[in-house]
Amino acid sequence: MPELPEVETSRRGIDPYLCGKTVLATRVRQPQLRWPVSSQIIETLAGQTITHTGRRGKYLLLYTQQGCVIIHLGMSGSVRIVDSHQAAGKHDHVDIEMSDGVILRYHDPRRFGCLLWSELPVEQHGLLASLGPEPLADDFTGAYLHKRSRGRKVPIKSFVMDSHVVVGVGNIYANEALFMAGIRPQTMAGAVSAKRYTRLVQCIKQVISHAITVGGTTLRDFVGGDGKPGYFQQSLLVYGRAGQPCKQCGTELKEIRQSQRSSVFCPLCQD
DNA sequence: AAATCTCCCTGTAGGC
DNA sequence: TGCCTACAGGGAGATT
Repeated sequence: MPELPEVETSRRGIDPYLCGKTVLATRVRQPQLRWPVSSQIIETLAGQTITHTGRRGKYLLLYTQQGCVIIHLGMSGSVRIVDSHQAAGKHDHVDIEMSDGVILRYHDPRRFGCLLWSELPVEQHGLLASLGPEPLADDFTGAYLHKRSRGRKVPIKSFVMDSHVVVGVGNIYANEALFMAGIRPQTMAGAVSAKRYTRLVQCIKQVISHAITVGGTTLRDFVGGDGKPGYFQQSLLVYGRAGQPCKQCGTELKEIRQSQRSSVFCPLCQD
């Protein structure tokens, strides 16, 4: 499941192959993604030059002079750089081919992702306009979370996973960060102190920046290959470890369901 | 406004 | 071995 670190790693991987290149053709084999890929994007993109790439939360952005391609990888999506000799596989839904033959290939078995065209400024696009701060940015602080959470009865885990509060904290990192901060996922967001939010923000920044570092070394196969990410093999403290002993105290980790998502926590280390 | 529920999709894991 | 079902999850949009 691509979380923010994987999207950022993907962006860095494809960036040098796309910047300054002109789009020759776009091929859409399967338009039925999270939202249908507009057939209009094919003619819109043709002849346009990619000026730079960007990212907002888990949205990957390809800028041109006229607009921006917004790509979301959903939970099974990936992008990689191939050439025209590599046959498209079953779930290779979109190719964006540059005039030098380099192809950006969008792959997404479960089709939870999307690929959209937006006018500039893309920040005003409906999907991006009301997003919260970037987790690694300076404006994401304990004080900010504390202020935003006052009066909120939602569990803290749902709160930090809300992209209107902060972007890019998916289920895995929410579980990990709450463990690191010693906070139970079911704690009401409005009942958590400023001090504990400061700790939680430190943990979120730490786990995400570490994952970007690890992703940079393991998710490197952007040219050719199968583009499969590998960094989920990194040692996780709680996610996916229900029933196993806590790495900190040995207590059996518990699992609960919150908003149709699994939460794993240590009953001793988190309160 | 805030909280909760539903839905999109298919690969994988578990049961028999 | 193979078939069947349950489950996983990001997040927008609908519903309560």
